Amino acid sequence: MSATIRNNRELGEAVRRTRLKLDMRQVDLARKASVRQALISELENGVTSAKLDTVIKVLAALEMDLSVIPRRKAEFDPTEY
Amino acid sequence: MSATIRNNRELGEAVRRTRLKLDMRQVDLARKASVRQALISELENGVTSAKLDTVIKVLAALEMDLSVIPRRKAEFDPTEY
DNA sequence: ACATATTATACGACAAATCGTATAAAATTG
DNA sequence: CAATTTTATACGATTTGTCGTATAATATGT
Repeated sequence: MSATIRNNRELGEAVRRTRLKLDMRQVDLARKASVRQALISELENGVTSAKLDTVIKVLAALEMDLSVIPRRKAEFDPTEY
Repeated sequence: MSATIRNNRELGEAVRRTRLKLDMRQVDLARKASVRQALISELENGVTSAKLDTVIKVLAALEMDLSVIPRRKAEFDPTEY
């Protein structure tokens, strides 16, 4: 699976979804990525715009990669309305 | 085309490559993304770990998206050695 | 309902990104 | 080569991310 990321909220959703799929708690992910549990919470809730370094560390701990791709039209997202 | 991003340098390379392909100067990209020309320079040279917000803004100005994908093995990169 | 586990929030301290602006350095063009 | 354009670097000021730590709030399980 893959997900396009256009804002902090979308990154948060992807992180949480993947973490839960891996049956991890925030503290597990935090330890694996060498950050605080509080940071994972903030990230998942999109209350911060993390540094690229941090995003990459967290995704790596989830066995995920960041990728740059040609832009595609946004899917319709009912929660935006 | 697409590129996996595992550090600031790789992001910088992708940005510069795409910008040149679009025949833009740093100042053009900067204006379109509402950042300083100096920031584009720093970004492209990987001398900073930009915030996710900033990365997304710059990529959007290049008609590119950020995406989260399942991890793939790293390609062999001779410049790493 | 209660105990426990998990997540969210708070605080000050410190580090780092971004800004505006200016200029140095390098590349391009004529 | 000289003039011009483009990119890289510098500076202080401001904003923001991250830390450690603690605790509040919420969810889970018995």
